[in-house]
Amino acid sequence: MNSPISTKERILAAAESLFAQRGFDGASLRQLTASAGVNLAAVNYHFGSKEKLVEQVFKRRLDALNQHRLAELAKVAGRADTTLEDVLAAYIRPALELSHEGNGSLFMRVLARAFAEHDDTLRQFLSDNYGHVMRQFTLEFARLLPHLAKAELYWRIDLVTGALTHAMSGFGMIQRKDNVTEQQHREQTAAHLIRFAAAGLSHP
Amino acid sequence: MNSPISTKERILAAAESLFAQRGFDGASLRQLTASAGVNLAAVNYHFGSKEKLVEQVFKRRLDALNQHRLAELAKVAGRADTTLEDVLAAYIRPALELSHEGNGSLFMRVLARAFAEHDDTLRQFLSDNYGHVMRQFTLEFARLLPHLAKAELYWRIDLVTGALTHAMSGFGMIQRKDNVTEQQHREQTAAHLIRFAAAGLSHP
DNA sequence: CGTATGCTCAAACGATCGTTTGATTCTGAC
DNA sequence: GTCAGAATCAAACGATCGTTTGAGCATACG
Repeated sequence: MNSPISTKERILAAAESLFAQRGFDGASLRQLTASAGVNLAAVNYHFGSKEKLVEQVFKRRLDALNQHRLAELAKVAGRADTTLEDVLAAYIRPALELSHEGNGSLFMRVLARAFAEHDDTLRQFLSDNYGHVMRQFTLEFARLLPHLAKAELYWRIDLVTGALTHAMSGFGMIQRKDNVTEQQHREQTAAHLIRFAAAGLSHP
Repeated sequence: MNSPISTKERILAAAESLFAQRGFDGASLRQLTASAGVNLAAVNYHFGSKEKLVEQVFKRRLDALNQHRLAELAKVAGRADTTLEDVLAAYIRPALELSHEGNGSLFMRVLARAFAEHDDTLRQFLSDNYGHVMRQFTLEFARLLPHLAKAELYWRIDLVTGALTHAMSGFGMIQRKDNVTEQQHREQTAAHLIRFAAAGLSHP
């Protein structure tokens, strides 16, 4: 390493931003390295290939996000006084906070893109890093919703995931107004998501 | 025209399939024309450019879908005995039926991809063809949920849209089991979606 | 028949892609 | 100071992209 910010990290940051804006195919290595201020060959030197770079972009954020989520879940899992909203908050809030710190807000778009692209190798990679966390949360949801058949619960969690992905990636028409801070908007989003998801999950 | 299936329609069908599989950037005109059994130059001759072809792929399905949705909405809108589930069915069922006829199932994936790609010109195009329908449905939702503030209603409709997009595009983990027909699976999906969305929309 | 028009075709265009090469510079241990 | 290894660089590689061209074929109308 030679600089306050290493070449590798500059590439990762620029990749996250460009992938979010133009997609994985749409963002070329020439745009990427130019925006990162590094040489074109640096990507293949440090990551091996463009595809490996994509995986690293995911891994960097997903590891932190999942760790954060599991830590929040551990605070409430198994307790007698835990509510559905508590578990949903453990799932939702880390994602919204990630999308607030640094320029990690772009990562949620990248994640949503990855869902849209049905690329099998990428989905496999996501399932490996994501499935573990989903299973933990599903177990806790099942504990709090004992009246639901397993198949029914899976259906509802799937639909909740869709709503979360949609909202977190900034797809929707809901945009932050000028008279609310980003912090306030994030709290509003979390509150709406949690109440909406709780109603959808627990309805009779 | 010269054949039972015109060159134009063969291109549109192949484009819908390939765009769903590989994305707009990922699908090349050479793959597309080869899969359609037409000459490479036929796309630019009949549509002008690849971008125009993308728009036509959308327009063909969206026109039919929106017309169908509005027809179903007209049957229940404004009536005293209309339920929230009725309106949701008018919104959801046409989409699920579209995703069942022919190989239109791929179109929902294409649509979800378009949501993920934040391409502004494409989003503008979608808003022009989609916004009109959304406004009609929003009016009816507002009538049936008079206790909700307008901002609150917008939030919830946005989240419902996310769940719908997710489920209709086949993102989720829920897959059709071998012992249920596709028709049954479609009915199950619609039923789950409608109940989930109704709970999320109308919770206190 | 002649010919105008709509369509299809193989071939080529310039541009851009991801990747590789080989030389050059930087860095730290001896 | 020397030298091995890591890192960066300009340049080029072959491949593939969307698009254009101009000749060839078909059908319909006078």
